[in-house]
Amino acid sequence: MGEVGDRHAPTMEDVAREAGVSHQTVSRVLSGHPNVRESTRERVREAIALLGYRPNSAARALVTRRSRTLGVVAANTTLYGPASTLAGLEHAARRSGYLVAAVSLDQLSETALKQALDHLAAWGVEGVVVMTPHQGAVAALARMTHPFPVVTVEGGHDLDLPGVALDQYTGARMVTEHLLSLGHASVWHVAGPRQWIEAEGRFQGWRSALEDAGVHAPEHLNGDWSAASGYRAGKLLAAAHRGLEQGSRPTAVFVANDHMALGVLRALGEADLRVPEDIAVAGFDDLPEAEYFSPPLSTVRQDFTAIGQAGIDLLLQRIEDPAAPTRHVTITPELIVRHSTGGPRAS
Amino acid sequence: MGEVGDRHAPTMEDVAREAGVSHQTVSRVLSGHPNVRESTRERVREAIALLGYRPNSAARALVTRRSRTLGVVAANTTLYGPASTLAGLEHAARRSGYLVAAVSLDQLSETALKQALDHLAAWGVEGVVVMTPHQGAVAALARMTHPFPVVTVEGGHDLDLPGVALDQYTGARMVTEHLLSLGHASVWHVAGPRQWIEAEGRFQGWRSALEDAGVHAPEHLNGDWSAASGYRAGKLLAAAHRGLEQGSRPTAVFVANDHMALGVLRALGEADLRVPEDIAVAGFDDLPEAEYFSPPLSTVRQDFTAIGQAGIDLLLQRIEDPAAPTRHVTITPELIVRHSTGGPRAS
DNA sequence: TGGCGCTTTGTTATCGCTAACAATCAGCTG
DNA sequence: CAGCTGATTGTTAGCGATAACAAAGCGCCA
Repeated sequence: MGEVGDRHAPTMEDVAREAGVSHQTVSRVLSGHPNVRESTRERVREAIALLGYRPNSAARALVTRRSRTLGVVAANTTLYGPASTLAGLEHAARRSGYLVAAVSLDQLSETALKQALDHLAAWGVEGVVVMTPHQGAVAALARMTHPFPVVTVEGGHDLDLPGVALDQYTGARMVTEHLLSLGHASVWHVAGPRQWIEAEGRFQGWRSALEDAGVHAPEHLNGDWSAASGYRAGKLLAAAHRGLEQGSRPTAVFVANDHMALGVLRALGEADLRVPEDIAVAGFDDLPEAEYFSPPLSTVRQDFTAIGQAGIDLLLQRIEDPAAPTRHVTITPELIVRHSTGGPRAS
Repeated sequence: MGEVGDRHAPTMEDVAREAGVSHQTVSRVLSGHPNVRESTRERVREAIALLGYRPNSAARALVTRRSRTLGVVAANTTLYGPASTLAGLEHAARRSGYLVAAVSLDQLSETALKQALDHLAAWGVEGVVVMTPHQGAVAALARMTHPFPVVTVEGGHDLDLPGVALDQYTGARMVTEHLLSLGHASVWHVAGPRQWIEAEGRFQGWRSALEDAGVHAPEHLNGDWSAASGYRAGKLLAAAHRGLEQGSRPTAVFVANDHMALGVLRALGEADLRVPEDIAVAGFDDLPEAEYFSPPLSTVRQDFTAIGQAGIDLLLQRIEDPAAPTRHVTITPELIVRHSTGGPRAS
C-alpha cells in the first residue's frame, strides 16, 4: 500500500501508526500490561505481524539497564564434560530468557581470565559463570572485582564465591568402596593434576575411603587428564604388577578420568594383563564411549544438565539480589558398573 | 574530591566533566579520532582510568545500529568436532572484536532451528554461523529468511548459502587410497547417517576411490556416529570375515568417524580378530585419544581453528557487504597413519 | 445529571552514546 | 592586517525503547 520506501527495520512508532495508537500502547501490549482493551491489543498484534516488527534490544537495554545476556567463561571446552556443562548452561539460560555469550579460554593464566571477563564486561553482561576448575584460576577470580555477579562451576566451595560443583569426593569414595567390596586388598589411583579442583576432590575421596577401610593407601600415580598420560601410568602399573610380590601388587585402580583410563587400559593390554581378572580398572566422567572401551569401563556419571541449571539458577538469584549470602550447590554423582570392574561382559 | 554520591556506573558525561571537556571529545578519544590535541587526549585518558569508565554497549549499539555480536547455532556440541569448531569460531570472532552468542540445539528439527535463530535475532546479532551438518536442516535454513547474514559450517556447498566445509570427499579418498596401497583387495566402509552431509561426502569419497582403482565396492554398513553403532557394525564385519571366503572377506575398513571406529575395534577384539593383521581399520576426525585406542587409530585430521577462522571471515565479509556473491571455502584435511593400518606400533 | 474512581490511552522526558553541524582559534597568505 | 584554511572543540539532534505523569473515557451512585 505504498507508504514511503522503508529501508530499515520497523520501529515501535511504525507499528503504532499502523495500528492507530501511540507507541506507548504498543509497548504495553508487548510487555503484557493488563490495562489495554482487548480490541486494541488485537489491532496492535496484527500490526506487529503485518510489519514483521521486532523490538530493538539495544534500545530496551539502554533504558532498562538490563542486557538480558549472561557470560560463560570456560576452559577445555573441547572435552566432553565442559562441553556438556556449557550446553546445559545455555539451555537453562535460554529457558529463562537470557542470551549466553561464550568465551573459551585456551590457557588458564590470570591474564587470559581477566581479558575474558573484560570482554564480557564490555558488552554489559548481567552476570558470568566461570568454569575453570583450577585452584589458581579460582583464587585469581576471587581476588578480582567485577561489575557483575560471578558464579563458579566446579570451582570448589572454599572461597567466597557462589558456585555449583559435583561431589567429587563422594564419587571417588563410591568407586573406591566398590572396588574394595569386590575383595581387592587395596586400590591404586591415577590422579589428575593436583591444581585441578576435581582432581583434588577425587584424590581425597579415594584416600579417605581407603583409610576408613583400614587399608594402606599405595603411592598414587599422576597424570594430566590425557589418554597419553594414562598410558604412561598404565605402563608403571603393569611393571608394578610384575615386579611386586603377591600381596602388594596392584589388582585394582581408580583412574581419575575416563580418558586416562583409556590409556591405562591400552597399556595393560599391551602388557598382556587382563582387565578385570588381573587388574580391575574404574574411571570417572562416563564418556558416551566409555561403554565401548575394551573392556567397557566402570565409571562415575555426572548430571551436566543439572549442573547447568543450578549454575544459572544461582546466577539469576545473584543478579536479583547481589547482597544475598553466598550459596553453594552440590550435585551427587552416580556409579556405573561395567565389565572393567567385573560387571557384565556385554554392553 | 567528594562529588555527589554516585550510585551507578560513570557515563561519558562524567568523564567529560572530570577532564574538563565535552562528552564529544571523550567520544573522539575513545574512537581514536585524529583531531584531538595530545594533551587533551591524555587528560581524557586519565579521567577514564580514574573513574573506571566503561562505554555503555547498549547506547553505542542503539546509535550505530551495530551490536558487534555474532550468533552461533550448533548441534552436537558435546562432540569433539563441533566443540572444537565452536571454540575456533569464538576465538576468531573475539580477535575481530565481536562477542559470540552460542545456542546449542539438542534436536535438529526445523522448529528448533527457527527458534534458535529467532532467539538470536531478538538480541540483534549481526550475523550467524550455523553448524548443523544435516541435509534437512540446511535445506530448511535455505528456505527461511533472516534479518542477518548466515554462513554455514559443514553445511555443504550445494545451496545458495555461503559456507566453510572440510573436504570430506578428499579425506575419504586419502584414507581409502592409503588402505588400497597397503595391498588390500578392497576396502569396506561403515558409513554415518546419510542425511549428514559429512557422512555423504565420506561415502562418496570412499566409493570413488574404489571405482578409480577398478575395485568392486562391497556393500557398506551403516552407523549413527556412536561407538555403539560401530560396535554393531564391527560384529557384522567379524562375522563376514569368518563367513566369507578368502578373496571377498573384509581385510580393511574405513569407518566414517573415530567413535564408531572405537566400537569396531572392540567388536573385532572380542571376535579375536587382530588389527591390523586380520583387518586394518581407519577412522575420521582424529580425536585426541585416537592415538590411545587399541591399537592406535589411523584417521583423518581436521584443522578446526582454520575452519573457525574461515567461518568468521566469511561472515564478517558478508556483514560488510551483504550483496557480495555467495562464497564457499574448503579446508583440506590431513591423513594420520597409525598402527591400526600398519603404521608404527608405539604411540 | 454532576462528580468520583477506575480503565484506557497519550505525551513527554530520559537512558548514553554517535553523527552532523557550528564555533572557535591559530597560522598563513596577499 | 583582513580573510582564508585547517585543526580542535562544543552544541544539538537523534537512535528506539521504557517510565512517569497527564488526560480522556466510562460506569455508577446520589
